[in-house]
Amino acid sequence: MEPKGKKILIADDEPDILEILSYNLTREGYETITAKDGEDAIQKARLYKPDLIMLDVMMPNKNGMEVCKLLRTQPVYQDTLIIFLTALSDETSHIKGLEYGADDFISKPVSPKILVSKVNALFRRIQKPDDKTIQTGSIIIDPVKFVVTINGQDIVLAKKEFELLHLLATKPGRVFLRNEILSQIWGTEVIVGDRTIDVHIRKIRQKLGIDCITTVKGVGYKMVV
Amino acid sequence: MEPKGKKILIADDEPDILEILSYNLTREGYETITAKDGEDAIQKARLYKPDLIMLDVMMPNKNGMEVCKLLRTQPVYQDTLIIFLTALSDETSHIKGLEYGADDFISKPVSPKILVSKVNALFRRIQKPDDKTIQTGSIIIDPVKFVVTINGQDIVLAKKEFELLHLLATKPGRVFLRNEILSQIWGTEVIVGDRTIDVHIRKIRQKLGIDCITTVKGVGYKMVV
DNA sequence: TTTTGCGTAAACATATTGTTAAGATGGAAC
DNA sequence: GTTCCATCTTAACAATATGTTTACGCAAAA
Repeated sequence: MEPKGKKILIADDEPDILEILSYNLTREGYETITAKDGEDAIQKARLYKPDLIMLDVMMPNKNGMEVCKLLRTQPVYQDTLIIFLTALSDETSHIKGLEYGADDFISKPVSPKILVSKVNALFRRIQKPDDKTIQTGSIIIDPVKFVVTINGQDIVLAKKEFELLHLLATKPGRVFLRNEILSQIWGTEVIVGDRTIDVHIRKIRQKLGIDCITTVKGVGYKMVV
Repeated sequence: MEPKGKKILIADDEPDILEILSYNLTREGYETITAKDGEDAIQKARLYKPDLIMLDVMMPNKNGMEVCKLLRTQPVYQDTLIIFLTALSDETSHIKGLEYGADDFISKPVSPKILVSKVNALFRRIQKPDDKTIQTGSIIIDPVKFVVTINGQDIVLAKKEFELLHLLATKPGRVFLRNEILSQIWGTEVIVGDRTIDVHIRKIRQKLGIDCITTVKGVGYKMVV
């Protein structure tokens, strides 16, 4: 199977389980990293930035719940998928796990078929929300990479310019009032003149080359569809 | 079968066994070296630095256990895999072997299928921790060796510098906010000034020579793709 | 014609980062 | 213990990108 470019961290204190999970996921094209306990999992997570983390609930040196809780507090792991490995019919863990932000559960003993299908399903599900890119027409806006790609060419925008374009692109065709724009980009605290928006709009139009922003006189601006 | 680039040293006093093992492993793509007794094994190990050593427990001129014990005392062979060849149901050897740092056992008479699968499994297990390198463009980052290689030339980075570069390289193209960087590299406990990050970034850029880190003003830093 | 709202360019102000050097720290060698 | 060394951190200042305002022009609506 061709590589999927996804890293999976597996944490369990039983080497046999690690072996089985790792083998099956590797065969599916995933890259796997293993950890033998909670502390090890946290360290490896920090090191490898996996896309998915599988945590055994019962582990020495911080159990799965604790690890999950800890990771979720950090913004970097906000979008990381987390699966718990639980004993069959362990309802308490399920409820607690959901509170801590688990994405799914797999019961032991692990069926390779279920394992693989669940993992695939999760990655399929986040495919959209994970890349928060917005595409309208030939313009691709990627807030993660902080670049605007247009016809395959990357264009660098300044922070405010980017935020402004991104805001308009969230609802293409919808008109954003000047007030809306001000409160969204600048916040309610700072007060800037009206011309400020114009100037930024101009710079965006200039840098993009394409006229993708329409002026609605007396109202605001909108993205063309 | 294509070569795996792994060397296996087989030590046994029975030529027939050497023949069988060597044949099956070679057919799997491994490179094999044979030794006829304990002393010979030690000498060949020193000479060839094999990735795996298979030791017959009963051998003239130092038996398998003695050889294992001797090798394990030397740091060079700390990570070398060692498999013992034992008579069927030789419990004592198993227990002793584990004490001496054996990784697995194979009972005689040897089944080629079991042999191959065990060897493969062992290499698969150690493959993960060994394969931690990140490569982006011409830059190779190896957290194990703690070395950054760029165009075949090794560059030495200090700890913080290395961690920072490594963090950015985990998700090339993605922008890491200053907060993220701080919490990842420095943790939430310690508080360092903003300039600290800049200084480290500068040192990295200086040492690498290539401008592989882009600064996104008001946002953070990112690795170029 | 007058008014209103927006576009544009340049000037200005500010925030953010780059750079350098100098202490602070801690570990290794002696 | 002392000395040495590399690393880390901070502070001060320079450089630059960015954000904002100003001033003026234009066009369409009243």
